[in-house]
Amino acid sequence: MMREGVDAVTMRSVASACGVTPMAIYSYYDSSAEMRRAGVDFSLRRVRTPPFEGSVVSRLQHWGHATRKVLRRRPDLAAICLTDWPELPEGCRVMEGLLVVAAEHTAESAGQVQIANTVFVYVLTRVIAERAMVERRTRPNLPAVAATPRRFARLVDVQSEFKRLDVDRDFATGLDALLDGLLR
Amino acid sequence: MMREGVDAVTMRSVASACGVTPMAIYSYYDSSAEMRRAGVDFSLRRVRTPPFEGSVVSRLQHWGHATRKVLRRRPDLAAICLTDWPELPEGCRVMEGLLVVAAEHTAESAGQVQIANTVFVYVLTRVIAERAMVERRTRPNLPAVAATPRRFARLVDVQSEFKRLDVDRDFATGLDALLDGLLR
DNA sequence: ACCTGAACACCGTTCAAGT
DNA sequence: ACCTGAACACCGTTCAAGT
Repeated sequence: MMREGVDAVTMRSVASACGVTPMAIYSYYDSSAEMRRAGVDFSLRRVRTPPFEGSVVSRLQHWGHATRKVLRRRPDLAAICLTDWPELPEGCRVMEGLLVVAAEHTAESAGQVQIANTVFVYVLTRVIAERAMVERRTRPNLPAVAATPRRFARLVDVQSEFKRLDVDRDFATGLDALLDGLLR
Repeated sequence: MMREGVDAVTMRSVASACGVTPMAIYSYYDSSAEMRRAGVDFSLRRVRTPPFEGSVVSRLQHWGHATRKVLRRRPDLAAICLTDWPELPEGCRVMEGLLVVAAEHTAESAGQVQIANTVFVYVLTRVIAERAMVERRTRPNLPAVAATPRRFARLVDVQSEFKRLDVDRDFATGLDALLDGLLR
């Protein structure tokens, strides 16, 4: 079975790593979920706030690319971030940074939240989706299509294209289009 | 702890529901992951293929809204779909449907894949992200901000706006912008 | 082919007890 | 406040055995 990523940090695994009994951890965290969150929060320190110079668009662009780079190798982190950032001090720090930039584009708080949140969610969900695409590449593929190719005419034709998807370019163009629409 | 959604369908839980020993299930599935996938595949039958009438844009739009409606209440399903659709017969069926529509826009298979995949991924990731936002609404919020409000000036200002995010409108405008950029 | 039963190596968490 | 130890209710999976 072999757990990986944050799934590998369990009460029992960190307890034994610390040379301590699992129950000792309850003195510091109320539950395994809270302990895991603390670990994610720590890792999130590698995510920087947007740069201070440049236009709003370019600052958000740079932040997006830089953040993607950091989270790419830990997509499980991105998933937890998506749901739990308000619980995480570092998550709030990142969101604060995005809001500061957004505030330069509009004075309305609703607009600021829409900009900051959309950009944050875009980067996080792209990282999650890209992970899925990359894993798809390395797997033997489409057993259902192999079994009954008649039902999947188009899929048979384009099957190999899925392995060639350019995630870097798609991320960039998607982000550009998003910022364009958001800050029109 | 209380598992929910697909996490609740475990070897042992379905075994006892079937009045059978956990080991009996290994006669049908090689692992718990495969059994879970079969369950997800079954649920996916509620996702329809795009309609046959209308422009390419409107057909993809309709599909997006309809699919979101189905998956909204089962976001855990969306997450598995994102990574495992090629393994799922029903996942392939849905992708085939999208490719058929995309083929009417361009003859190049690379372009077809980009359109079908982007739309599919958009809907799935939005469903996942929306779940996170909705859960955020019901939770007591931002403990880090409450502890040191000085560090989060903008977040303090706009905090309540996060609970007012209009996920329906954001989904629609995001999809429109995406299709616009994709099929320009 | 399909199923059982006992076992192993894991989880999180509670409870009572120690310092 | 911090930690232990035993216990409980879960997981998935292996192995040997039965029909």
